[in-house]
Amino acid sequence: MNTEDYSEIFKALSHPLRLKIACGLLHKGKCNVNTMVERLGESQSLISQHLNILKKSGIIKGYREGNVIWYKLENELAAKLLKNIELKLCD
Amino acid sequence: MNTEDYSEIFKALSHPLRLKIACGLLHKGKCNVNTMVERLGESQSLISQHLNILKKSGIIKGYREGNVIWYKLENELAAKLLKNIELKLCD
DNA sequence: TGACAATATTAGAATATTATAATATACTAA
DNA sequence: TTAGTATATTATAATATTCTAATATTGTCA
Repeated sequence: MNTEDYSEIFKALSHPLRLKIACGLLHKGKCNVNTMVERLGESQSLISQHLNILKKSGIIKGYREGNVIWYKLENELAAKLLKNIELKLCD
Repeated sequence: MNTEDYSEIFKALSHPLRLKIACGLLHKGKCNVNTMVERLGESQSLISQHLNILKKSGIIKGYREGNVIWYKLENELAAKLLKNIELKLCD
């Protein structure tokens, strides 16, 4: 990991919606897109686009289970970083 | 602190140069602009602009001592976050 | 005071990010 | 196969970020 790699993790978490998503995944374990859409009150397209950014940065991964895709946090550094943030964010 | 506040801290640290600066301040304690310019090999203007972004986000503060301004990390959350990053970045 | 050193600010072009709207894909069940 | 559900992709306009070059400010010292 070099500086660029580290800063990309920070960048992925630098948007309020992505931070909420990542933080939610940290605490809930997994979540599907529609549930995020409901919980966060944002459009399906927007959630999906931000999920893609988190995915490309290597912070989350999606696992298809039939019709549904479960997203999980899959990055140790991101998890460590998010643990420094107050939990209430994610409820 | 709400989600926007948190994400602003991440955003401030989401640029490689700012990450280097902040990480350097964490480990060296303090630093002035010209030393950063030399160490990081970037223009004075660019360093100064990025310092300003870190300042506005509340991560660092500058203390004038005569002709020189010493910058210090002045944010607990940022310090916590940066401690999750490998030290070698900052040398 | 004037010259110099350290730092900050500004303007502008290039590029990146964001949100919305529309459309596409993948899977399931009847 | 068709309809329906879940998710992804694309295009685009608006906005924000980044870097460079030029200039301004602030403080020191002779």
